[in-house]
Amino acid sequence: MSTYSISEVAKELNLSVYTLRYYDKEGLMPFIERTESGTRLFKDSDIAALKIIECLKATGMPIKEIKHFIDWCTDGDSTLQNRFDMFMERKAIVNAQMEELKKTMEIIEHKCLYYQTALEAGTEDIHKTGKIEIS
Amino acid sequence: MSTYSISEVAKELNLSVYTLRYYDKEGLMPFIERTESGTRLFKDSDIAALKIIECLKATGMPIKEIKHFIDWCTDGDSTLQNRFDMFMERKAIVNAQMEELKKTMEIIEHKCLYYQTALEAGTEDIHKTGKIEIS
DNA sequence: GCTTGCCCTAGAGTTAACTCTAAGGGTTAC
DNA sequence: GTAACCCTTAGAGTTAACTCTAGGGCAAGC
Repeated sequence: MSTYSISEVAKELNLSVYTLRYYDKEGLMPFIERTESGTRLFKDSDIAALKIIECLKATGMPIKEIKHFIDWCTDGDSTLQNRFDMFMERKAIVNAQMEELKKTMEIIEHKCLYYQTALEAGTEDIHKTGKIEIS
Repeated sequence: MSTYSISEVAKELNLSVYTLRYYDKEGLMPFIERTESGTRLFKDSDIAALKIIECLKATGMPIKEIKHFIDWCTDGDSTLQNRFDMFMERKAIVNAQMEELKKTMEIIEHKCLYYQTALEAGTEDIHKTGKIEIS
C-alpha cells in the first residue's frame, strides 16, 4: 500500500497544499498518519475520504458541518442513523440545486436568443419598449 | 406603472434590504430612480433587472463581473456582442455545473445505499476491510 | 558539509459578500 | 407635535474559506 506526500495529494485532487493543511487544522483529517518527524503520509483510503469531503463541499456543505460527519465516522456504528439522515438530506438539497440550475439555464438560454436576435438586427431596439433597460 | 419601496422589493426577491443597498453601492443598480428626499423608487423593470442579476449570481458570477454587464447595458448597442458572448459563456458554465452536480448526486446516492445497508445490518462492518475509514 | 527542496507550525492577511450600526430625515396617525 | 415607522448614508464588523509568511527541520545530491 503506497503513501503520498501532501503536494502529491494536492496535485491529484486539484487543491492547494495550504487547503489540505487547513482541512487538517479544521479536523477534517483525523485519520492521516505521520512520520516520526511529523510529515503527513496520505494513504489511498485518505484520498478516497478527501474525495467524499470534496463531494460534500460540492453540495454547499460548510466545513464545520463536514467535520460533524467526520466525527460520526470515527464514533462508529452508533452514528449510522445520523450519517444516513445526513446523506438523505444532502440528496434532497442536490435535487433542489438541480431544479434551481435548470431554471437558471432557461433564463440564460432565453438571453442568448435575445442577444442573437439583437445582434442580427444590429440593435436592441427590436426588443424594447422605451428607455434603457437591463434585459 | 407602480413603484415599490426597498423593503417591498427585498421581500419579493427574498433578499435583505442591506443586500439591495449593497448592490446599489456596487453599481449594480444605476437605473433606480429616487424621490426628492432620496428614497429609492423601484419600478417593475427594476425588479426584472434584479431577477437577471440574481440569475447571474446563481451561475456563480461575482458581483464585479455582473457590474461589467450592467455597464454594457447602459452603454447601448455597441456592447451587444460582449453581452451575447457573456451569456454564451454563462451557458457553458451552467452546463458544466450541471454535469458536476450529476456526478455529485451519484456519489451521494451511492452513500445513501451504503448507509441503508449498514443500518439494516446494524453495523458498518459489512462494507469494511479493516480499521476506521471514512466511507 | 552545505545547498536545494521538500516538509512542518502558528498565526497573520485576504477576499467576497454581506450585515449591521450610528446618526439622521420624511410622512402618516393620533 | 410627537411617536412610529419608514427611508437615507458612511463606514465598521462579520464570516467562511482560504492563502500566505516567518521561522525552522530533515534528507538527498555534489
